Amino acid sequence: MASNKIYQRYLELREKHGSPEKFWPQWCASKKSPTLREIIAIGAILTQRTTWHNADLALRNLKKEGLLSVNKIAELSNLNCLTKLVQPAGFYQTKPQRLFDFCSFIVKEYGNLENFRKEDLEIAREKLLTLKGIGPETADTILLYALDRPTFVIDEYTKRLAKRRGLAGNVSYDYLKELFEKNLPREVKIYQGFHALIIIEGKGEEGSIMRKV
DNA sequence: ACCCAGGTGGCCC
DNA sequence: GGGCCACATGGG
Repeated sequence: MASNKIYQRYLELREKHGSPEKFWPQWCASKKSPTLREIIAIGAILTQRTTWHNADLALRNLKKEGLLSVNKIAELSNLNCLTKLVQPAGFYQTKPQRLFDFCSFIVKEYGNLENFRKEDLEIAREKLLTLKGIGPETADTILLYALDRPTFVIDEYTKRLAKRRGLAGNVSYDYLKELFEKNLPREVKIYQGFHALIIIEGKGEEGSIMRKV
């Protein structure tokens, strides 16, 4: 375990960049609402295929209307109001429905995120994947970052790292996820930190544009 | 004016 | 089970 390329890469990146902090936004997180879990879960959907900056504009719009809340979104009888709020994050015709589907799933099946967090990890992941608009990356992002569950997130940067290091070529999402998990200590903090470092490193490389948030 | 950003579902073969 | 494509915005 300690002498493998993946874990080694983690140690290298941590050496180079330090431990990443404030990877996710927490500008309005509170004990009650919105909780950090809510912000990250909702943010994970908003940030699909867009910059964090744009997702943040949408989060702020939701906050302003008191809709940065799993419960409040689940209660909506009409999603039109979400369209304008979500607009800066792009895909405003699909993201409101995705938010609603996710939020009503949580409320109906578990009541709240804290309860969902107690669900068996594999079952929780499978259930998230049945929702329209939540694919493997978003499901794992919600589980890892919003709910602090040990599941590794695979994104373009991670795939690139695997390819460049000759760890794996064109392999499936799940294969790569298991490869990383097999070669790392099963610790939430390490999964979170490593994935964050992979993105930080990836953004810094040539051909990539460094964006500040 | 073009290109990209912490994806996903639908379609095709 | 992969290979495309549409979806849409803000910023470089």
